[in-house]
Amino acid sequence: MGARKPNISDVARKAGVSNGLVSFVVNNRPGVAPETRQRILDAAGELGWRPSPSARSLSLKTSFALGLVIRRKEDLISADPFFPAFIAGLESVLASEGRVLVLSVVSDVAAELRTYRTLAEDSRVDGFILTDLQHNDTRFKLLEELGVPAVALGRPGEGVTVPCVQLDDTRGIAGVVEHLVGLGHTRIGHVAGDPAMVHGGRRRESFDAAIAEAGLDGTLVIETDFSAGGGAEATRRLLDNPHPPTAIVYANDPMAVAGLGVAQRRGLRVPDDLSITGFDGTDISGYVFPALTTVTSDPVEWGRVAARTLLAYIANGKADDVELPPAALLIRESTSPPARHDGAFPAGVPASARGTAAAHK
Amino acid sequence: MGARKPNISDVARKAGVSNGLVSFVVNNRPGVAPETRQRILDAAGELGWRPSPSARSLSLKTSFALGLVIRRKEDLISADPFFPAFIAGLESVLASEGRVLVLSVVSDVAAELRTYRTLAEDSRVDGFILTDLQHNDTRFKLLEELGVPAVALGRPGEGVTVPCVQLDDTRGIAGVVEHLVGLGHTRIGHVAGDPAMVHGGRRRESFDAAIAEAGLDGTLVIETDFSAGGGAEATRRLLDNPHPPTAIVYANDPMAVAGLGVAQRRGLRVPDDLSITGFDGTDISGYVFPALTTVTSDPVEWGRVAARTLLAYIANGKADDVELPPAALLIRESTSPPARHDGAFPAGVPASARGTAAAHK
DNA sequence: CTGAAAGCGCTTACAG
DNA sequence: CTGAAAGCGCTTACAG
Repeated sequence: MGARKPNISDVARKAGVSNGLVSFVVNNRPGVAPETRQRILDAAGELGWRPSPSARSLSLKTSFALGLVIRRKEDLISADPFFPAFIAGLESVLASEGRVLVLSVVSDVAAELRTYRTLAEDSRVDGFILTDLQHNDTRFKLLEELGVPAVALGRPGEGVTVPCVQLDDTRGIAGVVEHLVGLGHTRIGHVAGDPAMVHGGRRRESFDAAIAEAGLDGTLVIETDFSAGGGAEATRRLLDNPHPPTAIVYANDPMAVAGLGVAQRRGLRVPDDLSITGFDGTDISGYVFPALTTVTSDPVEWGRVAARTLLAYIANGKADDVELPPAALLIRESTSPPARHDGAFPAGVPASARGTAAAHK
Repeated sequence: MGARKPNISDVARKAGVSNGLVSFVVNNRPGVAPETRQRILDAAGELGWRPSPSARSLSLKTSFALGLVIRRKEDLISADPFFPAFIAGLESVLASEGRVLVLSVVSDVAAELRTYRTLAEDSRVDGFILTDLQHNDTRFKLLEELGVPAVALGRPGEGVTVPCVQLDDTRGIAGVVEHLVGLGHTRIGHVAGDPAMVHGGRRRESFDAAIAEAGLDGTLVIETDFSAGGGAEATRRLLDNPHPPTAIVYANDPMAVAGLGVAQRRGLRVPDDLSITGFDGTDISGYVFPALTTVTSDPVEWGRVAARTLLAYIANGKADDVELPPAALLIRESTSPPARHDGAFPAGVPASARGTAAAHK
């Protein structure tokens, strides 16, 4: 109980060597006789000694921590189911490396930049994982100035040198549009995310491209902030169009769920009167009725790869960009051929009378 | 650029004092002449010096970090919108205290306990915030053994001495039941959370008590793991009852949303054929159709108070328990008087024909 | 009120 | 292959 924690000197004494040698051994440096090495390891094991992170941090000017700072407007703060899974992925590699994750959640840009600066200047983290990339993201300049390594989720713009881990959601959006076109839709709307954000912009561009490819009207696009509320509002505007879409592609699942709510509120049958697709494959998207056709990615794997990439970058001063398997179309119940194309909707018919595909027990 | 970071000696030299004095000043210790004190502060300011956390950590055996470890089964990992807001609350007090949050997300109990132990033994955190309390929670014994402070969210069982910050959700559940009883419901079901968890158990007990109070049948209760999938399954079983409930009280919002999906899939009109209530007041619960009647709490405030309590506990060795304002009933669209009481449901009628209360633009 | 010095627990040239 | 010692940047008795 009261026994003080062993230190490196205790181990050295027990093994009959100097502190330096113990340090060499635990840091896997070459040039230690195998038997000496083993003796030291045994001593450490018996004493239950592990090098103190604080002491190592002071000597090495390294914190053995990685930083993640998330900026969310207050009301959006719980909107994104991406992070818990992503963080679980980060964690799975950090834990085995004896590293730790320092997480910060802030609500405005000023606090965000201040947080990066403080964490870096105080050497509380050895590097950052950058999510929610913006176009002309000010963080890159700051981090370069601070001289701290980072890895970006998604491809930042020109002139940015940090390694990036990206997942091609272009093909997911294209797949969704092809799916809808294949079903016979000719008026397809898009509730886009925040155009200031890289993934918001890219999904929208992918949509535009796929629609142009299909030779369809590409004007049914409304930009939002990625929030459920924004998705609901955009859906209303799209449906208020005198010649409304028969299908809407949403840039994320929460907006699609909210859009579904709006459609149902108006008495539209989904998918008969309006097909809806989400993006991300969040848990809940499979439990609303009808279950949402969506595009799935693997945030846990994304976290793992991001952590590994950042650690490699920190260790070697360089790391290759990584391209994850592209997001995949998951067809469920919320998409079907359009009931009609003239934009005038028939009165709703109860779900029970609809012969839905899903026969749940 | 290349200028090395200033240290305490630079400041001391500039102010013409010893390192010790500088330390006294930045730590607000008494016994330093006011003008000396000011001179030192000025020097530090001009040099842009802040004491190094690593160095302080080594001297003080303190990490200036708080730990939060979240255990979630892989498939539940994105289910809980509580954490981002809660963490934002923690952050708001940690930042101003120069503290940092170390977050760990693990998927099983073994990894969880290992994480607490490692974080504590390596002095990577000064204390923990304990969420998702279990009955007979093994963490308390471990943390006591490790000698590290903690604060619990919710009231742990007997014999546990850590301070706790709790929010009375009993009244929220009671309020929901009273609301439903007031509407004329006599068969009210409950999709409960995990009975092994304190808040799951307590919400269920609150439900039982409120039902008994109303003199109703209390057998329509099914326990789940708090997941959307669990909520869907429980809803099916409840509705399969030969004499099904006309209202279902869910222990959280994701389950309620999933339950809504199940009801709609069966052609039930919500709320006419089945009233539904959620719990937590998550963003999305307001955007499904019909918008869910739910019970709201304030996770951001919860985070703030938890952080303050833990810091006080660490600083003073003791801290008072805190009781937050109770969760409040938020009546929206998913509850109404029961259409009929015999358990035989009429065929669904489209939402558009229903004269819903909410006239969205 | 102030200074000199040891100590926190490591790591790492530098000698042997 | 191994040991002695300085250094990382603070804090804190202990003397004055």
